Amino acid sequence: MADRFIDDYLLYLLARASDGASAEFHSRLKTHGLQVPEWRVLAALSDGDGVTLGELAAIALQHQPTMSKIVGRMERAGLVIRRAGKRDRRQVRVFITPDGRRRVDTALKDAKLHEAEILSRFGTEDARRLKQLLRSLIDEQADAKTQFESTPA
Amino acid sequence: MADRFIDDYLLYLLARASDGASAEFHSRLKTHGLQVPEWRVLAALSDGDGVTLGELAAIALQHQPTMSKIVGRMERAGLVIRRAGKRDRRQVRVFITPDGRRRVDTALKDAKLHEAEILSRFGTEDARRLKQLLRSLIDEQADAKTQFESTPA
DNA sequence: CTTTTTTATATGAAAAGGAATATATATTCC
DNA sequence: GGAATATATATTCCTTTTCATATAAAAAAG
Repeated sequence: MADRFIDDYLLYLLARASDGASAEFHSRLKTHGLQVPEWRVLAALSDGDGVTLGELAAIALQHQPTMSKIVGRMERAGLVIRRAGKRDRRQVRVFITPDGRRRVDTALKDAKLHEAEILSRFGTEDARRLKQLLRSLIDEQADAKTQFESTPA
Repeated sequence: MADRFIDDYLLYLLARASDGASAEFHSRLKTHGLQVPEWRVLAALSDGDGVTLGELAAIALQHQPTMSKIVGRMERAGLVIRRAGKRDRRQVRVFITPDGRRRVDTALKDAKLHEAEILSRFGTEDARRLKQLLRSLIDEQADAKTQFESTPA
């Protein structure tokens, strides 16, 4: 665990931190009867209802065809519904159902609790700085992307 | 894009930053004829040869059965070889082949180049702080994990 | 030393994901 | 307005992952 390349490689540190933090929370998700992609979609819809499928894919860091399938499963499970866009009828807007809302609400509380746990054991000030740095890294990525016109996530 | 829950949620910021940074590099990997899991395994082996399959899974943030299959494919592709552990014959140690070494070397150069690009446009000082914070977040995760004896990635 | 339990890896069936493409609607250009 | 082009979502086919469990070796218990 000493001087391996990966231990100072930014992409690996990011992946490891993200993976570790998520794994902690994902085990709790089962308690709420939610799978990981379901959680991500519902969390996105929890404060932006009626989002198009494409936007949803971008928010949840998924490819569009994958999101099509996830939403299909969730619709069958009664967590969301699809409605054709009004102005643009190619679009599909995704809405959370009352049942979906109930389930995500308890999960959201748990997410906030879990985040507070991390922040407290990590240190509130460091956490604030970490979030700030992550946000600016994300912004830089967005800039670089529009400059070179590359592909979405 | 204003005051959504997820935009201040640590786990989402981590996932987004990691996903964005990786996506940038993964498009380059194709140039080297490597798939993402192959790259991760070879990068891990590049400075720690003869690693057991279980260790490899942990390093590459994959489940053990997944790593079994990845290594199987890579062995068929001639990038690595498996050898039974000497002391403990349940273990399988994975070694990189000369061909694997050649391929990962060019990819490694590119990874370092790409990281330098990110760091330069992000700011070297901020990058140093970001890495430091990520490392301590990872360490905290490890501590929390051993305390509660939860499951691996 | 034998039995029981634990640990490391592999495998099989089912589910999920990815790449390419189809379909339907919108937009643009003439 | 009509043809050509662009965009949003769905689907198909194929690969990969996941979950549960099998197998084999080591360690522990007796």
